[in-house]
Amino acid sequence: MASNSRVSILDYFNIVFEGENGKIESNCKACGTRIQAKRTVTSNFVTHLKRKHQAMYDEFLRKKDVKREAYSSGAILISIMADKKATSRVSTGKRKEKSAESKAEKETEKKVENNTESDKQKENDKVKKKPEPDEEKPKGNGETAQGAQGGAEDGEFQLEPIELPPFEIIVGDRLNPSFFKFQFKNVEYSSGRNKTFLCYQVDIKGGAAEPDGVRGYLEDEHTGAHAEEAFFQQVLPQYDKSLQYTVTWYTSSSPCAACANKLTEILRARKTLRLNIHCSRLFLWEEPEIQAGLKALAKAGCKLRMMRPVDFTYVWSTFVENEEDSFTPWEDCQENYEYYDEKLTDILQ
DNA sequence: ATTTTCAAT
Ligand SMILES: [Zn+2]
Repeated sequence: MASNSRVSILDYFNIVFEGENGKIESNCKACGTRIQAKRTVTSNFVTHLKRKHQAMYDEFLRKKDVKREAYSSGAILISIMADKKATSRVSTGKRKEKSAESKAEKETEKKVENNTESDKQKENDKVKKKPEPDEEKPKGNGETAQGAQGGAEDGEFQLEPIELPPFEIIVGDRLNPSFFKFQFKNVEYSSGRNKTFLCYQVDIKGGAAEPDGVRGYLEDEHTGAHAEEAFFQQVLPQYDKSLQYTVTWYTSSSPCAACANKLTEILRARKTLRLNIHCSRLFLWEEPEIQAGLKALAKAGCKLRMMRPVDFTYVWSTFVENEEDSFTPWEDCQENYEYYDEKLTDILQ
């Protein structure tokens, strides 16, 4: 009942993951900042809004007041009860439709190999869309149903399961700008990313290869194969020892131990293949297995580097659907690079 | 203010 009287602060956040015990990982819809909290203790969300987005915070307070007013009125409560079936049906229908829609968009994005970038842009716009202040209609059923989500009086209002990403390797020409900005940000920990992006450039000499080489990106989504392995399964499965390969990657994360070992094996088997990996972040760099894996990988001839600010700019212009927008690396990009570079140097020496 | 690491049907 207490949760029923609370306006949904979560309207301002994209839930990335919700575990048992109500633990929530989310990104602020306005700035993308990762916020962690519990469903029952949402002060982190409120505090973030208050400190970073004053206008949204004010809107939130206004909505909350309207909500309390509504719920304190017995008459309205009764009307909500009377309409409950219809309301919940409509609202879950709406949500289903929404999730089906976004699923469909994901589908198209998966199938898009090199066309219709406008769809991606549409999705991008949708992500950025802010909640509409439509509390002008106190009888508004959508609003009521939203506020009641999580109430779970009889299961009618239970939150839908978090929509999970597809189980496929996503391949594309250029990646979504907001994905790039979030996924490639060289913060210390990659929480909330839950996947790895890999931008690749392949140049092959000695054969009838395309003069400009091949480039694109991979995005792994818990397919069993990580992006690094998927690259050699999907992009460059074949090998001709009479050719010389130069493969350059820009990855959001350094390889895990298993991938590092697989890459080491591949480099040992493909003597004429040069692999350069530039990573935004180091993954679990304190783990001995990771350190050993990276070391072996470097010893097998792989050039391993952390991405510098200039590399982020290069990826933006080369691998991101940038629509001619310029890109300015975030404030602490250089600082974070130095932080990571020091750790990588330690590992590889 | 601090937390935080390529998720699981
Ligand atoms: Zn891996």
